[in-house]
Amino acid sequence: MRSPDELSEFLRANGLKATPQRHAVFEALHRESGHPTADDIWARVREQMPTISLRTVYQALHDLVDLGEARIVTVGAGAAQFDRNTEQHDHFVCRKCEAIFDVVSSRPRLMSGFPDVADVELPATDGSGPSGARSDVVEPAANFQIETAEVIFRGLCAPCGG
Amino acid sequence: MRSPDELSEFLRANGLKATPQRHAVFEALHRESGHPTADDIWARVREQMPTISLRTVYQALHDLVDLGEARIVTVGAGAAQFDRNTEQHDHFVCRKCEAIFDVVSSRPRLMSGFPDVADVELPATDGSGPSGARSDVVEPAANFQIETAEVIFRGLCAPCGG
DNA sequence: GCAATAGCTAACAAAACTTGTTAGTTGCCA
DNA sequence: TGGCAACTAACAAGTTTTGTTAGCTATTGC
Ligand SMILES: [Mn+2]
Ligand SMILES: [Mn+2]
Ligand SMILES: [Zn+2]
Ligand SMILES: [Zn+2]
Repeated sequence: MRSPDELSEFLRANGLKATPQRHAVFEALHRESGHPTADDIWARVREQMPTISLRTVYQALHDLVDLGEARIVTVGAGAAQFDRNTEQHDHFVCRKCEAIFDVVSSRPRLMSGFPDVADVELPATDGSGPSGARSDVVEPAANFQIETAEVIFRGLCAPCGG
Repeated sequence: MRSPDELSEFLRANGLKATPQRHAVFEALHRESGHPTADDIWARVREQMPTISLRTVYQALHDLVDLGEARIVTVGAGAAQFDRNTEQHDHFVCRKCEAIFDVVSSRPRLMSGFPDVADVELPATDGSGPSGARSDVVEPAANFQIETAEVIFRGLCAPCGG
């Protein structure tokens, strides 16, 4: 987590102005627990800055994503959820309350060497290009370059009686 | 993959009528390669059944999902993508062409015993309920019931120069 | 076969989320 | 202090998905 001063510097270093709005969105993202939506952030920021527009919140959030200071997590339909945690980590999604929890330590336990996987089996592409990717013909494909990997666990969270 | 006759029986056994539309959607889902959207299926079905409505396609697809004959994969924003493969498997998403590939065999290789994970570390919930789930306090939480798990690999696919 | 009714189509409406746009104002910073 | 990035307001609009209604079709249990 970057400090406000560091953020100003960082923004300027990337050709962006260090505006109070960007600071407010950044801080809201870090104060907010879990994986807030743009709307959540908007509500939080408006407590201190009532005039900020939702448009600006979206813009600032995407700026942060572009700068690598936030991520977007996608675990289903609905509004995009932002994640201040840019470290490699996994998620648990409750099927009842739909809350998202960070899952730590599953990576080293379950998948040693992950994601430096060299020989994962991937489907052949039958020469018809990306859109023709088939899932019935399978053979080792070393020329698939895996850059990231994330595990999504689903089930019942503790508060919901898991 | 269920045969047409089996599908008719299966639909009736679940209190649904075996209509030509449901058959057409089912067959289009199996003819279509990869992970088509409702719109993709609609286009495919209309080749043989020009009058079918998109509304009916959505309904039929959701019927199939409810019956366990299809899944919805979520790997990002945009339209939902349907998956005829209801076996447990993972996905590779190309960051360039955004194609989705099935990944097989990664499970047994990378994660033995998966997903029967008993002791994954999950965040504590600090007593504030689901919405107050925090991601900074972490402790073992055996009372999170993991039911499914999926790995999403991202990177460059072979056709895109991976 | 027949009748009951689930399901289909058409035709919109609308919700939900996100982005585009424009014009006028503010304020960051070189 | 001036230039211009950025903000706000106010909409419009695109996308995806679901809701709704009315009338017609066709499946299925009998
Ligand atoms: Mn997270
Ligand atoms: Mn799949
Ligand atoms: Zn829950
Ligand atoms: Zn690709």
